[in-house]
Amino acid sequence: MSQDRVEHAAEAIHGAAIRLLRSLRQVDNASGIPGAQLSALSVLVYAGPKTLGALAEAEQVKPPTMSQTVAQLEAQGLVTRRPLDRRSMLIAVTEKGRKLMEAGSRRRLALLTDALEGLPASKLAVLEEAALIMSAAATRKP
Amino acid sequence: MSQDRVEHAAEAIHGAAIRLLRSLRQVDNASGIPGAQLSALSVLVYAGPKTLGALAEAEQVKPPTMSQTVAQLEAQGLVTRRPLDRRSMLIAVTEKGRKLMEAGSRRRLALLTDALEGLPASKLAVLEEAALIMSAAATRKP
DNA sequence: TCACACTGTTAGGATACCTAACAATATCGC
DNA sequence: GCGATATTGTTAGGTATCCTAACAGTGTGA
Repeated sequence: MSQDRVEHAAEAIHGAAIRLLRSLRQVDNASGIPGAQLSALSVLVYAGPKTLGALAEAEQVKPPTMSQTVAQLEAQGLVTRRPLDRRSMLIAVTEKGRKLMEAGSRRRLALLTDALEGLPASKLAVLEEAALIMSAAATRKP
Repeated sequence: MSQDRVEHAAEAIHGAAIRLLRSLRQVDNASGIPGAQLSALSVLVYAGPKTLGALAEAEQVKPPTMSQTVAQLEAQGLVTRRPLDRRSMLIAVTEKGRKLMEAGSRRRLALLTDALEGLPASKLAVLEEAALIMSAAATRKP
């Protein structure tokens, strides 16, 4: 494969991801819960309770960062911590947390769903395939 | 188009973009220039000199944010400001800035280019198309 | 049992954003 | 011309997200 072609595709995806997330942040600012908190919450909703370390890893973030995020979530009553042994704990989403996550997620995704609304199934398939490739790149070890 | 299908594609792209940018930030931390500065620099390289306001708009950021970013870039000798009239100025990349941007961009994109290396042209086309759709969603007015 | 590994927190700092409030300059209506 | 208004950028102050370094407590295995 031509190196130029690969670089062009990489730049295109890179730029698009940056622009997209900047727009999404504006949605977050306008209303509701911050992005990092929402993201952690959604991991807990979809993957079930996790220890802090596991949650940090799932979010590609260091433990101190997640410690802070969880503290914020707990202060709002969106998650609970249950001791597992005397140093680790299971973090689980509360009912309130689940509802807030669903509302926030819908709002955040509205920007995308609106833009995708009129697209034919073939284009949606293109996006889903691209998402897979992007995720693979993201989880790749350097 | 089925609403479920649209939402699925939206979630897929959303999650992929988040994971991708978190990985890229780790690349930035490891070496080189911070992401926002690199991004602004690359706009100047590809689109030519711009006023601060235009640069802020291109980066989907408010003027005070860009004012700060440009100050950092200028302090490192990566851009110059040339007065246009007595309140506005043209910001242009220097030779040093251009070189640094190219090196940083290559490093940052290496994660993506490595992942894309073995893909056939048809998959690259898929990514490029997805990038267009994502960018359109990002620039859409809410 | 006791050194070492594991899990999470605290402290301190960087980056990247924002809004509000300003200062200075340009422009337009009269 | 000239004053009201619009435009352009900066300063000040604040928030969110992330990091590394250092630490405290808890489990575990030689």
